[in-house]
Amino acid sequence: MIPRISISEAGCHAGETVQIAGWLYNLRRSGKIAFPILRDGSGLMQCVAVKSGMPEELFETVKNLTQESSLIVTGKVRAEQRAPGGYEMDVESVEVLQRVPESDPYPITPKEHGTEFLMDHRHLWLRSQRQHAVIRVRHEVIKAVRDYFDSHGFTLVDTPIFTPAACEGTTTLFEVDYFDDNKAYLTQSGQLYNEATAMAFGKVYCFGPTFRAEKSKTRRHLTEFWMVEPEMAYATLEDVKRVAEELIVFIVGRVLENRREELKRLERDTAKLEAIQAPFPRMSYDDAVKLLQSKGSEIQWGGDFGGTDETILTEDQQRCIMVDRFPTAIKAFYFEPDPDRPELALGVDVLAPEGYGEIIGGGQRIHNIELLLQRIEEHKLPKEAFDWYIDLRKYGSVPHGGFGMGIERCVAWICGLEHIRETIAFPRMLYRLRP
RNA sequence: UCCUCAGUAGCUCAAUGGUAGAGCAUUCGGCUGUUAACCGAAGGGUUGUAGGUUCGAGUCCUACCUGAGGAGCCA
Repeated sequence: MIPRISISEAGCHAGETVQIAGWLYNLRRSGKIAFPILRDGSGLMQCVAVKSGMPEELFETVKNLTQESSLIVTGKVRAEQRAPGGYEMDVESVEVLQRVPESDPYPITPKEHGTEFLMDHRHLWLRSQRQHAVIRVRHEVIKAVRDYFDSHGFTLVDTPIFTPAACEGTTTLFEVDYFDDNKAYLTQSGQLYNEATAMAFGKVYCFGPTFRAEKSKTRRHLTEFWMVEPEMAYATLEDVKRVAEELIVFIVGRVLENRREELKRLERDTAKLEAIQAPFPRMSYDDAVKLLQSKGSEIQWGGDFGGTDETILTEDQQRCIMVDRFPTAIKAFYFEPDPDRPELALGVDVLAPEGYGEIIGGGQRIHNIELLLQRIEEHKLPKEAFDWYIDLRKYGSVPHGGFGMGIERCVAWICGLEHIRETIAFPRMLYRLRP
């Protein structure tokens, strides 16, 4: 029985005859020698077929293979300097499972393609090397997120996708017409539920998809994205900032540790990632506005940062920066006010460097029931819908806080991508539902 | 929703208002070490759609469709 190996482990099988099951990535050939390059998801393997060294029929089969045909190749692995990856396989036999017909060839060629074409063929685009690198970094980021929280006393408690009301009144919701009594919406944050589970478990996090029906059409937006949200009982704004900082440093460290190859393929300047170390520079909203104004921004105190404002704030920084204490008026109803200056909310945004913008938003939540009721009224929110949320302030209310981190924005930053759409297998955006 | 830009061969792109072209892909031929292989040949088009201006429109004008980037909003 000939062992079946994956290309990534070819180095351990030099000199052995093995089988690789994969797809034809590319084929170069001359009259009497052919170099089919095989991919199997774990890597690329250049194979060699020499006409004089094999039956005529086999050479013809190899010579006429088409891109992305599925095949199982048997052959001997050999160290070879000239081959990409350093190993090469001498073809002994080939089993073609499905041959892509010439009449309808694989659409994504090794040459350049435009965004629209690639997005329309996203189901095939995922087979390319660059996409593998991005998706593997995403995998590493998610694994690091889970490992961080799991090893710091957090319990994973996932929150519902169907929700009866808005978590925050402002953003647009996707309505679901199914439930008899009430309109239901797709979640835009698990936070309110997180506050309930944090009062049950102390430290919790949820991790799942989030839906925002914003008419945002920029390189930083998806309508469906994944967010991790930790929430901690007995936590203050300072605790939230410390965890956010630790988490990011941990994630970046893990990617640098385990995904060097992928970062290299993406031509990411890893020195910029090496610089992501604690402590992150802290800045108050007040100071941020002053700094922005001194650099020519139009921003006024009381306004929110625009995309270019975020870039200006981070352009001189090597690390992520943490901006806190925003005007209450521009923040959601649940933020705890600064006891010294009640017009400020104890919220924090973490901005990634190199213009990648906000990757984390969070803060300390209101724990006083009177204040919460007042805010619900000020924001004209339906009090009945928040009965259970108000209950949390009746039965053992404590200071608490947490944040949300957008996985795709984080991955886009770590990979150095121009657009967030490559960080998820099948992006959902304004005007993009297929494939 | 608004602003800007774009739409020509399967793909990436050319074409002063005057015969619609190249590279890649595909097919055929050549090549025993190729590295997005190379060399030769062939096939491949209602120029996004509908109107308009003009002797003549891929090119100019109007509307619409599709896509891209940005604004507001957000992670």
